[in-house]
Amino acid sequence: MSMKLEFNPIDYDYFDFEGRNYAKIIGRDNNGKRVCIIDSCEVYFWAILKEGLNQKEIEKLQKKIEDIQLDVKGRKTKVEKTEVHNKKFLGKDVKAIKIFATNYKDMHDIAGELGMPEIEKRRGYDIGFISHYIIEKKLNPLQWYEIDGEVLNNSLEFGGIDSVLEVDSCIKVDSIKKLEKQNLSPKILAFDIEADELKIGEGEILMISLVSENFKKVLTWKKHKDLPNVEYVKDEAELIEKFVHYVKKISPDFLTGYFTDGFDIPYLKARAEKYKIKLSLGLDGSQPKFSRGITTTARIDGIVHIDLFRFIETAYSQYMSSETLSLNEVSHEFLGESKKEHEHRHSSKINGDEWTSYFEYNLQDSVLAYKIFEKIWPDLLEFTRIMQEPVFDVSRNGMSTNVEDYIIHNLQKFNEIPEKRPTYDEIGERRGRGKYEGAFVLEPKAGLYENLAIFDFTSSYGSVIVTYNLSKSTFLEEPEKDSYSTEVAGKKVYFSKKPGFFPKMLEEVIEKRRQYKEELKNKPDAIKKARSNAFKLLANASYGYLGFFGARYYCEEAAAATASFARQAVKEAIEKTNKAGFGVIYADTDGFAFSLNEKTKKQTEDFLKKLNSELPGIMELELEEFYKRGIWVTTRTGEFGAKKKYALVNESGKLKIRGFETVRRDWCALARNTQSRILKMILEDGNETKSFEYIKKIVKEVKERKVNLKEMTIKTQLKKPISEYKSITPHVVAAKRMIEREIPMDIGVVIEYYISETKEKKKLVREKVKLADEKGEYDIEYYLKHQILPAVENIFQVFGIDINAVLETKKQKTLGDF
DNA sequence: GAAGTGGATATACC
DNA sequence: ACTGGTATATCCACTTC
Repeated sequence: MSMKLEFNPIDYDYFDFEGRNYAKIIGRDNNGKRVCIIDSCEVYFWAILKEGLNQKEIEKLQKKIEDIQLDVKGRKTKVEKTEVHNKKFLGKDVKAIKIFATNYKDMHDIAGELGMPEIEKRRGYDIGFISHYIIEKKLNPLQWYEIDGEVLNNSLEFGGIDSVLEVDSCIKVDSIKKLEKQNLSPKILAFDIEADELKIGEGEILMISLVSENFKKVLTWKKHKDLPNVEYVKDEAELIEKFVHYVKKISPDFLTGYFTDGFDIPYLKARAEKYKIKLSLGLDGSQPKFSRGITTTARIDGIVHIDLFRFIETAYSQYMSSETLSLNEVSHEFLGESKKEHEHRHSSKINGDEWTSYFEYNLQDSVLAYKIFEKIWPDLLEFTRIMQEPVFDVSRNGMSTNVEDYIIHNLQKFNEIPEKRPTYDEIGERRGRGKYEGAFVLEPKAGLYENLAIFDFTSSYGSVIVTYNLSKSTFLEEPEKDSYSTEVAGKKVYFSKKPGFFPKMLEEVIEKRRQYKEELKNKPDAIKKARSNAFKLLANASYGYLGFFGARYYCEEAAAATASFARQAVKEAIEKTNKAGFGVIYADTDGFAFSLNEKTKKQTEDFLKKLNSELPGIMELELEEFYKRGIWVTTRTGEFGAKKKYALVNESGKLKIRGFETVRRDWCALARNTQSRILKMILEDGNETKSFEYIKKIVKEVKERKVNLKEMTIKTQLKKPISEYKSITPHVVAAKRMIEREIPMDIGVVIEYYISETKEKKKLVREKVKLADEKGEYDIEYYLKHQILPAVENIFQVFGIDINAVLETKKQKTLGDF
């Protein structure tokens, strides 16, 4: 029976049947029914031919290739057919033989047989089947299509695949047509587990919460009184079974949670194995599959599992103010909501109504996950549509992979054959190379300044790459006379003026970003914001991609040239700004701050227009903002103006603080808050009078032990296994103590400790470390001399005040003097 | 054993 | 291993006198 339907592909998978590859794609139709479509496509790779072969030689070669037959791991395979095409490879015209295989897994082996001297390069055999399918059939994820096809009804075609699949219909595709429709409201189910031990599978799972549209539930075997939303089961095994039951019943498109790749799903799997229960969450009844090296990734057939943490890490973290990406902090920043208060204790020590609040805590985590998913959905949707890879992968990929996906899916427009991934040896060679020169940072003169403005290059490095046509394919080994050139490490490098595909793609990215940003300004909505943001991130990551050792289109010369051209651009702009009578104070990478020097805002804006009219290509400066005041300080030694450290206040009184201890999480709250209060007072008043009194008060409070121990906590992240530390710093000592006390701890954890008063005089800071929850008193001398005063002394130095002398702290070396 | 210096480490900026 | 380089600051580890 043939049928036609509107279809939105959500989850992509593939299978082999009779030696061929088939895509198995799960999605929704326009009535919200779950549909599986099965489709195939031709799989092929390219043999790029040496120049100057004649027709006869090519035909002979084609024959030779077509005769290739292989027996790979018991699977007999052959080349299906070949075609000769005029293609481009790295921008150059090439003749290439398109080699069609039966199964994409054989392409590597067939490529291995192509040692013929007429073949220059083999390419395109290292692209996964799903990517290949999406490129060939243009069935992009999360877009609407009209599908024409045959309904499979318990048919034996494909080995009866449809009969085990829990979908409303299963269709073998005949044709695909793109539709303009955009909206998609998927069904989401958020979940969260609570267990006694944090090590995977080592403790019992006590409860699982589930949240979906109009659905809230806590499943638990810890019997307590009747409560709304709480359902009791007899034991842990039944808990797991009930969980599977509800996932199947709700049957969401997306199963989501926080840290679920690394914690919840592996934990469930481990506990299910203990009871010999199948965790059959997949639509085909299969269990979650774990893959990928360092960070485990849990895949469920037909249901897209999204670990919110993974996506937030790549898509948002650099713009977030949260110091950790914990569910609590992220919820706070995204939703203005928090986790429920709960003190973690072993279940054997939990009594009575404490269980009620534990259930509520568990439920709240799922509620938060559900809401965060809703919040990030526009971004996830746009990222997926732009990168054109399945949302499961896009939600987990880093920005380098996103850039590469974008390239790979846009190569066809340029008739380009894809470059291969670097080999292990190539990666080693690339990593072995030293660093190239990067950004220019202008040393500021410490001081308090009034009436400032900041100019920034929009998508700075991206616009440099586009303007000067920088990329692997445009890099010239031999200089040409009319080319772009700059100096890198004392050597000239040249780039062709013939537009390359990488700069061209990037130009489109930047143009789209500009366009969506404009539309967003006129009529804001979440999707436009997401689009604008996705393109911004893509543009920003493109430069890093050029210098990333794992990139297919790695080109160190292009990355170094980008930085070089950007340095020139910012230096030239600074020079012109100074010449025009402004006073440039500071610059970093792609922007600079300057004093208006009695000039008006209008004059400043006019000057910006003039600057812009003189810039090459798509380079563009924009006015970031006007500021009422700004402060720059010296480095600790007092010799130089400190770079990457300043504080500004705009005309509505909003502070912008960069680099100062205030924004560093490895300083105690007291030092951070004191510094930020002082910066605020100075920037608001234009003098130090008030702050001077304030610091005296704080010092007094510290000396009189009036400060809460909480304010003294220092937080430092553990970045590697304890045994690998060559230098035993305070936070390593604290981590060791946590192990002694059996407090769960691992790489990535932010260690919290304070420096305590000790009876004997200890020389090293680490000898005075106590964990944040350990009883003790803070070391007054340490906090004054190593936290509070270092955080403020350079600020007072701007006004010629030696705060140490004023407070007489430096000469006082022992407690007795206080 | 104090003082000075370089290395290891963490975090921030763009 | 999962974008790049530039920069500050702390504390330890080691050397020197």
